Amino acid sequence: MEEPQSLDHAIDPLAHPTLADVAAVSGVSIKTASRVMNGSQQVSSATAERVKKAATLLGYRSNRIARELRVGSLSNLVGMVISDLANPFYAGLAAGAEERLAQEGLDLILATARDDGEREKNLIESLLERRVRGLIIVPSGEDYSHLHQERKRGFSFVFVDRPAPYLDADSVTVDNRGGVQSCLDHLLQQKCKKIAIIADTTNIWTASERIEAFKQATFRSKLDPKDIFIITNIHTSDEAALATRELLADHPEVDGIIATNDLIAMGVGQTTNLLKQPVKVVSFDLFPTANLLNIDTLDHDPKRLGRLSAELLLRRFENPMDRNYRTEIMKVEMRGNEPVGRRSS
Amino acid sequence: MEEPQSLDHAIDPLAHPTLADVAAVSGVSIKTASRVMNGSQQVSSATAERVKKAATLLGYRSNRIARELRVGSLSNLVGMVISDLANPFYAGLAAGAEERLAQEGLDLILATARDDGEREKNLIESLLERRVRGLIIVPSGEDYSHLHQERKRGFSFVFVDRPAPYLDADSVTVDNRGGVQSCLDHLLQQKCKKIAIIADTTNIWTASERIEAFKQATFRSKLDPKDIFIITNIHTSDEAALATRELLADHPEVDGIIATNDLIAMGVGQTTNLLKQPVKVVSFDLFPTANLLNIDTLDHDPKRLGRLSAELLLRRFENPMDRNYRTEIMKVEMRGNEPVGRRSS
DNA sequence: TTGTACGCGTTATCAG
DNA sequence: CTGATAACGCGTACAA
Repeated sequence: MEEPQSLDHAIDPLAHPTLADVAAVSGVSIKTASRVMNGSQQVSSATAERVKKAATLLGYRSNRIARELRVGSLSNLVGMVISDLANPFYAGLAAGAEERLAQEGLDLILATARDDGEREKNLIESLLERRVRGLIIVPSGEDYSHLHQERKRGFSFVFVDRPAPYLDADSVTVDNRGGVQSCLDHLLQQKCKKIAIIADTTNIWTASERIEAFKQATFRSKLDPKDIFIITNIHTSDEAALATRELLADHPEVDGIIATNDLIAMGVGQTTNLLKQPVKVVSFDLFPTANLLNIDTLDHDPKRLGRLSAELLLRRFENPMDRNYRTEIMKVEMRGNEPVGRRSS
Repeated sequence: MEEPQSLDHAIDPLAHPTLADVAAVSGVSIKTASRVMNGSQQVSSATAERVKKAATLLGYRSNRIARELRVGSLSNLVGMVISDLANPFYAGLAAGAEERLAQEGLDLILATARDDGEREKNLIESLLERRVRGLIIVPSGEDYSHLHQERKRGFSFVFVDRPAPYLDADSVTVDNRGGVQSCLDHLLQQKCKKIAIIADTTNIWTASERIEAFKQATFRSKLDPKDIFIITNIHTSDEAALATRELLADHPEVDGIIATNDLIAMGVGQTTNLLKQPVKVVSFDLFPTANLLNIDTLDHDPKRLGRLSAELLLRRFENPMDRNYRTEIMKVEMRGNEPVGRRSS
């Protein structure tokens, strides 16, 4: 306390003590204090002790921001932009990525775009200003050409679940075609004859992919167009439940339904389980209570997808300038039902 | 390109262009470039144009890290430590907090402690080193006295779902007592006579609180101890399903079950729905498919809890040195069933 | 073993 | 209107 330098910190307690404060209190130079804090051997144990004592006294904690600025090292922060964290699919995606990144000592900064392309653009901008190490994005926007310069400079982007329009970059998507084919095959194996697909709006990329796949797959299987039903524009479980009720009322002959995502599947399951009509339901997405609702699903685990995206990012870090962008497609298959997670709040 | 200053950036494309680069290219001083980028009026529109052109040419983006270091402004990053992001409860918690913080322009950096106190301590340390603005923590550890100095200095902590042992700090918890009482009342109203509670291990604070509340509530309601059943140590849905099966086999007279969290409720519901035994189930936690499983729940919405914790943190920011720590207790009540979320992947 | 200069990218101060 | 210079907190290079 005999040093004027630390006075300002005494005035503003919110400011953390700096190396200068520690040095002042222990009566050494800043550099010596720095050496001690970094565990350098080049300092006498006597002064080292004094410095350490001062540090704990003041509650000193090194400022990683300043350190990184000085060293010029890359941040260990990875940004991730999803549309909604409360949605189990995106939460699982984030969980998978976070887990994998944590193994490499990387931290995740998460932002939600709420399916708003403009908001997403601002979020990405903000993350870039923060000089994150890389970015994992579930695209909400329609044009990513504005990121072209960053990409060319060697900044690492990975796009998940949907590709990024107008930008060459790494991406991980799901095998929507193969997945829908599996769903259909699964229903056909169970002797379903009249099959419906219930999906979100077609301006969502995955939805339109899956609908398209359904059309092609049913054609290949030589199903009569009169025996297939395509319902779109379903956003919520409630809408799905209602749509299913109407569908089965109008067409009681329907005996198989493909739900293109988890929320839709929950709604479909609600209706089919109540009506007790003999209709098989399969879900494109994996979700915890599927087996309770007698719904078979693909092994489309969002956590796995998240992990894959993290791994793609890590590989990109190794070779940032490589102009050979990878487009990984995660295979999905029908599976048995699985235990749900663990919780301990 | 006529300036040697930008040479190093030409060599290492990963490095972002700096103000110096922009200044060099546009032939002005760094400060003038800075003025332009910050929209200062104190500069002739002619040079402003030149600078702007150079900036877009180089793809300049201001470095927020350096700026904050210089200005000494607080970071707009808030750290959050939960135990598992793949768990819908914690994901909802994070979603609620993120949403509220985003309204204030604050970003969330998320880390998962995996119920490991040691790991959690490291995560907190790391976030502190990064000089986050504040910290929202779902405690996994057993002693937070090591944060005392930070707290005294005016650093903002908020603890959620459980209080922080050995640390005076703001916290938001759930009214576990009242909630369990509501669950019990709900079952009694439906003429249940023999009631069981199925819970996690008692060394989890919320679990032990809820079990304790159950004991007291059943005592107050003058239930014969022989008519109540307490099952603990249940971590997963599968364990819950199994435990329920065993319970109902040994004690077919049981006609009411309280599940102390969402995962347990899913497992209980699986069994009771299959067995078709006349047993009412209530869940302490709210979760999407509860109504499909004929489970009534409290309105214990993790998103609401997350929002509350963010708001408490924001209030703490206003008055960091206030030694009057708030202990908010979120009331929970029985409720009708609600639509589940929206998804569009 | 310890200290002095200097720089990371930015902004504030104060001069020109 | 514009530009040197110093500073934020820290680490590297080189002396002492």
